This record gives sequence, structure tokens and C-alpha cells, in this order.
Amino acid sequence: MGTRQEKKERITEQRRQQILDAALAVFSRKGYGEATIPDISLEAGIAVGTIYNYYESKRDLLLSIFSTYVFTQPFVKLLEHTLEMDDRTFLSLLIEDRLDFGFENMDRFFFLLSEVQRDPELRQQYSQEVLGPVLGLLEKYLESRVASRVFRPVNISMVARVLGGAMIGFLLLCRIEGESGPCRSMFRKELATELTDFVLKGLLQSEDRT
Amino acid sequence: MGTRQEKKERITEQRRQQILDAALAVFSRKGYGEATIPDISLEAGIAVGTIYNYYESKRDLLLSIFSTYVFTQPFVKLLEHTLEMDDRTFLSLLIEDRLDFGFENMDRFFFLLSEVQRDPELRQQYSQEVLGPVLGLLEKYLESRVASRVFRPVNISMVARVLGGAMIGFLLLCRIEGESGPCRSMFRKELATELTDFVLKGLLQSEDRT
Amino acid sequence: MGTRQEKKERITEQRRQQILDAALAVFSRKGYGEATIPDISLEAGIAVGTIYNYYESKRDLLLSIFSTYVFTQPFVKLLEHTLEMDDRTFLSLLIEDRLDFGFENMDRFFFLLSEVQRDPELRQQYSQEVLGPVLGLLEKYLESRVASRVFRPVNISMVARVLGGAMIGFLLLCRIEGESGPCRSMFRKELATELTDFVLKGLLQSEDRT
Amino acid sequence: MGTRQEKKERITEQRRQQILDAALAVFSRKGYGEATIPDISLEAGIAVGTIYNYYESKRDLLLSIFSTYVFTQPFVKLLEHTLEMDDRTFLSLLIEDRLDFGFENMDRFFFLLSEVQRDPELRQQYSQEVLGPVLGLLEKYLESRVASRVFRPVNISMVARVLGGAMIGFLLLCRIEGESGPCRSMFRKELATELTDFVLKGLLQSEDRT
DNA sequence: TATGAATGAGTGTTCATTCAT
DNA sequence: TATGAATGAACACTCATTCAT
Repeated sequence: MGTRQEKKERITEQRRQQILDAALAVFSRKGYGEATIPDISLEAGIAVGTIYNYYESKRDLLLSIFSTYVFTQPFVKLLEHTLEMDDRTFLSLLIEDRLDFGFENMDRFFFLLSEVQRDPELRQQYSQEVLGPVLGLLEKYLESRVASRVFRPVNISMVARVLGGAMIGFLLLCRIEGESGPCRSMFRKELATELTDFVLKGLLQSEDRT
Repeated sequence: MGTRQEKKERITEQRRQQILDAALAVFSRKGYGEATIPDISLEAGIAVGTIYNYYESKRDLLLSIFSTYVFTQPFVKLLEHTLEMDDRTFLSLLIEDRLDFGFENMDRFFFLLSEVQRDPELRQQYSQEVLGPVLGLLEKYLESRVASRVFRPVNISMVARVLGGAMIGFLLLCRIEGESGPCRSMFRKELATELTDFVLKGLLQSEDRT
Repeated sequence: MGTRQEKKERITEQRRQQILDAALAVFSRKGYGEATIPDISLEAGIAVGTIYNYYESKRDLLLSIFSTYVFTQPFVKLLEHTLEMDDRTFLSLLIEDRLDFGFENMDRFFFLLSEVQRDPELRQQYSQEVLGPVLGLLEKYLESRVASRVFRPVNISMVARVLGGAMIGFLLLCRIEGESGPCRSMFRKELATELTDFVLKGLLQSEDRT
Repeated sequence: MGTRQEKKERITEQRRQQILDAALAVFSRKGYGEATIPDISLEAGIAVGTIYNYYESKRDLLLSIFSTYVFTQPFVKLLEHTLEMDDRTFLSLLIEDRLDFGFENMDRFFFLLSEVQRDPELRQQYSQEVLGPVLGLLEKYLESRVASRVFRPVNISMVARVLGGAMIGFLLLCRIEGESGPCRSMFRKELATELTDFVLKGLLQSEDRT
């Protein structure tokens, strides 16, 4: 059920996707600066010149990766749909989901993060379009819990950033330590539970509370 | 008050430093791959050829930055000297120190981290010479506290990495959000206290313990 | 009359040739070390980058020149086909042919010889693949003549090298003396005859034989 | 018996010599283009800057080598003093002397020859100041022998160049064939005798004369 | 006069981009 | 529209030459 026109558009869209995937793969493997257009053309099985029919420049590829894969945030959906669960369940689901995602997409994620840090323009866009909404939801969640006295009165901005940062930083350390580090042998489920406990109860024994 | 010979050596050392500083500055600004030797020569106010009188190659500059600024760890000293304090004091001192250091050296720190991630050789060296010792000390600390029942029994490897990762991740998010983010207006002291509380007590009100 | 594919290959081959010719011309004029890639690109009327689409490096150009022009030896054919002639005819044909070739290709020949001397790898290859076979045939020829008592019993190895060397050395001196030297005004035919006589009869008058 | 002034001049002359020797050694080893001034300064045990107090440029070093070692011709002396000997003795002495000299100074000689070929200016100078006189003497010698009917009537210009060229070419081939070639195992004395015989009597048996 | 660090033009080489087919 | 050869600006690096000490 598609006119000639629509068919053509579908094929065009497929091509764009194919190129973008190849670019992301190569960028993740070698880094943006070290990756070359011939590399990408090889990975995609598409001629160098053709890439330029779909994307204006190497940098355009990078930006398109961001707008396709990063600046659209299915993650926010997750946050929205789970706000009504009880805290332990919500947190451990959230954490497990993010850990799964992180471990699965490590190279890509850290390549993207790396570029975000390098490029001020991307940084601002990422800050506004990704971090902003996500941290916003997290803050709203924390705020409601503090308001209902489930959580202690804390500096909400900061705790939101510490929680988000802890996920990213934990993955980062796991990645640097590599295959031989202790992270690889941890079970994802157990990790999520333990982390949830840590976030909720901290480190102290109950009786030591100050 | 030094011989001719000593004077010359001092000047040579100064030059090396001057070049290394310029390289670090440029690398931090543009990333290793995007930085050029003329960039560095301009930043240092030194001719291109002179750089090569002091360093063998661009990569040698990178490695020298690491061995000068990264693979020497005054930080470990800090950890060793504070193990005997009470926990709240120790943690908040540690956190404050790391936050201070992180905010002061953000661009440099994340450039270095970025390269560590890109370069497998650096990654392994960093893992062994920096992360290993630091996480080791943190684990020893946690272990002793758990043994003396001050801390709950937790997965020590994981908590060590979550704590370390939280610091890094928090700084990372602050950096991405930039000057206009909420981090910049937080007081360092307050931050440290709040974070310490979070680590020790978690989020729950005492009476809500599950 | 060729498929698309064949046409492309022909053009590619032409380009390779065009570049190689330009390289040989420039190398012959300035020497390998003093020649630059821009020089060659100018001579060929081709962009610098294009040269690198056909040859891996400057050195690859040099080696390709050798394998194209030097390490293929039509000369050996000549030697083989003339072994049955009478000596005077054979020698004067051989000498004339080599003189013709030498005078025609002087600059190129001495550039190549010069590089052979400079580069140990080329030297060995040249020794094995060019000098070896050529001197071998010459020795075989001398040996048969000595065996049949047409020639005096001589040190065959040495005489072969003296004969070959005399051709090269003669050309070399002609080249150094240049256009104004006496060589340029000699007739090639006469030269060959005279040289043949010299080789066969030496300098002495018949009656002066010692 | 030298004033202060003379002493200084002697030291200066020594320095010039020391530098020139080092330059010749390095040039012969690596070729003019590949040799660097620091190489020469190392070989001479003299600072880079000092070299420039004695010679204007790298090229000046090359030209000075020529005017010191090449464009002064002790060889001509030899030719002059032996004109009265009998031919066989004269020729074999001459040949032996040149072979000795050639084998002893191969690298230097062929480096110089190589530069002569590369550089038109040097070429002309060499032609006029070295080749000219030497070939002139040889021609004079041949001429007198032909006049006195000891030698056959030959094209004197050509034979002179063939004789000179044969020496150079023979050495050249020996050099290219290297240590493993047959030249290295020949006795110098025997070589000279054989070569003399060849020059005087040619290759034919007496009775085969055509 | 002797030194060797500083210089920067010049080298071989790469690669994003263009364009004729 | 797809192709990949052609392009040349830009890169890392070298080295003859200068000059302050």
C-alpha cells in the first residue's frame, strides 16, 4: 500500500539508516577523529560518493547520529510510566534497565558522551534535550517523595545528579577496568538490588543513625 | 646559586613544562585528535620545531602528560592519611577534596578520561596504576567498616565503584550542564556534607526502613 | 571494443604509466633524494593526492621504476639470439646495441645506477636479477670461445666484468664530458667497429706480440 | 718557528680538515641528501654551530670536498713520471695503482662520482679540471705509441675513454656485486697483469688474426 | 671562537570532499 | 541515483641555518 513516491522514500530512508548505523559503528570503534569516510563506506557497503548524497559532511553524520539516537528519548517514557510503583520496585527496575542498556551499548554510549564533552554545541543541545528532561523527571520524583516524607529532606538537584552520575560513573569504571575487572562477573539483577538498597538505606547500620 | 650546568638544566625543565602545559591546554580544548602541533606551538609561544627538541612525537606529548599528571597519585596519600578519622569527617573531607580538585581541573580531567577510554594502552595503564590503587584503598576502608559492623554488609567491590563513579559522574553532569546548570551555584562545603549524608544514610527516613 | 571494465583498467594502467614516467623523469633530473612529490605531480600534470592512489609511497615509485624498467631484461634476449654469429659480427652488434641504448637513455640509466649504489636492497636485487644473468651469459660466451681456442686463455670472470664495465664506464665518461666532449661527434657505427677491434686485437701491432 | 698568527692559522686549518673529513665520511656512508649536519657534527666531534663558522652551508661542504680531494690531482704526477718505462710495465703499474686506489676508496669515489653526475656545475668542473688533464695525458701517451708504430692506429680519443671507463666500470661492477662477487677473491697483482695483457693483446689468439 | 637550542620552510602523506561518468 | 578517481589543504615531522650565550 504505497505509491511509487512512497516506495522511493522508504528506500531512501533505509539508505540513510544503513549509512548512519555504519557511521556509529565505526565512530564507536575508532573515535570520530580517527574514523574516515572510506571506513564508513566499507562498513556500510556503500560508495564514498553515495554517503555525500545523504549527508552533507562527516560532521553532519555525527550530528545526525545524535538527533537520531540521542536526542530522542524513549527513556523518558520509562520514567513516566513507572512513577506510580512503590519505590524499591521502581528504583531497582530503573537501575536494572539503565545498567542493561549501558552494558549492552557501552562503546556507543561512551563514544557519544565523549563527543558531547568535546563539542560545546553538542554539549548545550545534549544538556537541554536529554539531560534536562531526564533530570527533571528524577527531580519531580524525588520532590514528591520528600514532600510525602518517604524520603529525607535532601538537596534534590544534587541528589538527582548524584544518582544519574553514579550510574554513568559506575559504567565508566567498569569499562576502564575491562574484561578482567570485577564488574564483569557481577550479576545484573543482584547489582540492581544492591544498588537500590544503597540508595535507599545508605551505608550505616540502622542503629548507627546520627 | 647554581653552576652553569644546573642553570641550563633548569631552563630545559622549564621549557619542557611550558610545552607540556600548552599541550594539555590545547588537548583539553579540542581533544587529542583535533589538536595540531601548530596549535600547541602557538599556545606555548614556541616554534613547531622546538617542540620536537623536547618531545619525540605528538603521542609522546600525550603519554608524558599522563606520566606527569596522572600516573603519579598524590591522591592515594590523602586516602592513607585519613583512614583513622571518624567516618563522617573522613568521607566529607574526601568528597570535598575530590570535588574541589574536580571542579578546578574539569576540562583537563575529562580530556584525560576521554583519552583513557579511546586508547587501549592508556586504559590498561590507567586501570593498573591509578584505578587499582585507589579502588583498593576504598575497598580496604569499606571492608574494615563492615567488619566492625559500622556499615551494613554490602558488596564491597560494587559499592567502591559506585562511590568512585558517583563522584566522576556527578562532575561529568555538572560539566555538561555548564555554567547555567544548578551545580555551579552550590556551595562546595554544603555539597560535601549533603553527599556524605546521602552515602551514609541513603534516602529513607529512619522510620521508613524496609 | 572493450567492456566498461576493460576500458577502466586501461585508463588506470595509463595513469600508472603516466605517473611512473613523470617520476623517472624527475628522479633522473634531480636525483631521488632531491626530487619531491610536488615536482612529480607537476611533471605528470596530476594532483599530489592522485599519485598516492596509484603508488603507496615515494619509495614505492622508485621500486616500481626498477621492476618495470630494470628488472625485466630484454637485453638477455639479445645475447641469447646472437650467440651463434661469428665473433666480430656478434661483438660489434652487441656493442652498438648497448651504445645506442646507453646514449638514448643516459640520464635515466645513470640515475638508476646511482640509486643501485646508494641502496643496499636495490643493490642486491640488481646484482642478482640483472648483473648476474647478463654477466653469466657473457661468461658462457667467453668460455666457449676459449674452449674452442678462438680466444686466448683468460680469466673469464674478470674479462666479462672488464667488458661490461668498459661499456658502462665509457658511457659515464661521455656523459660527464657532456655535449662538448669528443664522444658526441663520434659515429656510433664507427665506435662499435673500433671498440670491437680493440677488444679482439688489443693495442699491439701484430708483429710486436710479446 | 711560528708566530702567534701562524699557530692560529694552523689550528684553523686543522679544524677545517677535521670537519671536511667527517663530512666526506658521512656523505660516503649515507649519501649527500640523506646525510645531516648533526650527523657530521657527531662524526667530527664538533658542535653544529662551529661547522658554520668554517663552511657556509651543506653545499659548501660538498664543493670544498671536491676542491680539496678531487680537483687536485696527484694522479697526474704518476702519469708524468712513468712515461719513459716500457709499455707493459707502465700499463700494469698504472692499472695496479688505480685498482688499489679504487678498492681502497670505493665508497668515497662512487659517492663523489654520483654527485658529479647529479650536479651539472660539478660535472663541468670535474670534466675540465680532472677528466680533461687525465685523459689528455693518456691521449698523449697513446699518440706517441701509435706514432712510433708500437700500437696499431686507433681512434685515440675513444680508446683513452674506453681504457679509463673500463677501470671505473670494473670497479663499479665489483662494488655492486659486493663481498660475495668474484672480484673480491681476485689478487690485485694478477688482475693488473691480466688486464694489461687484455689491453695490449686483445682476446684473439695470434694465429686467429683477421 | 665554540656552542647547541630555536627556528620555520619544506617534506611525505592523509583524507574530506567533489564531480565526471 | 551510485560510483570511486581526482583533488589539494592540512597534518606530523625534519633539518639546514641562525644567534644568544
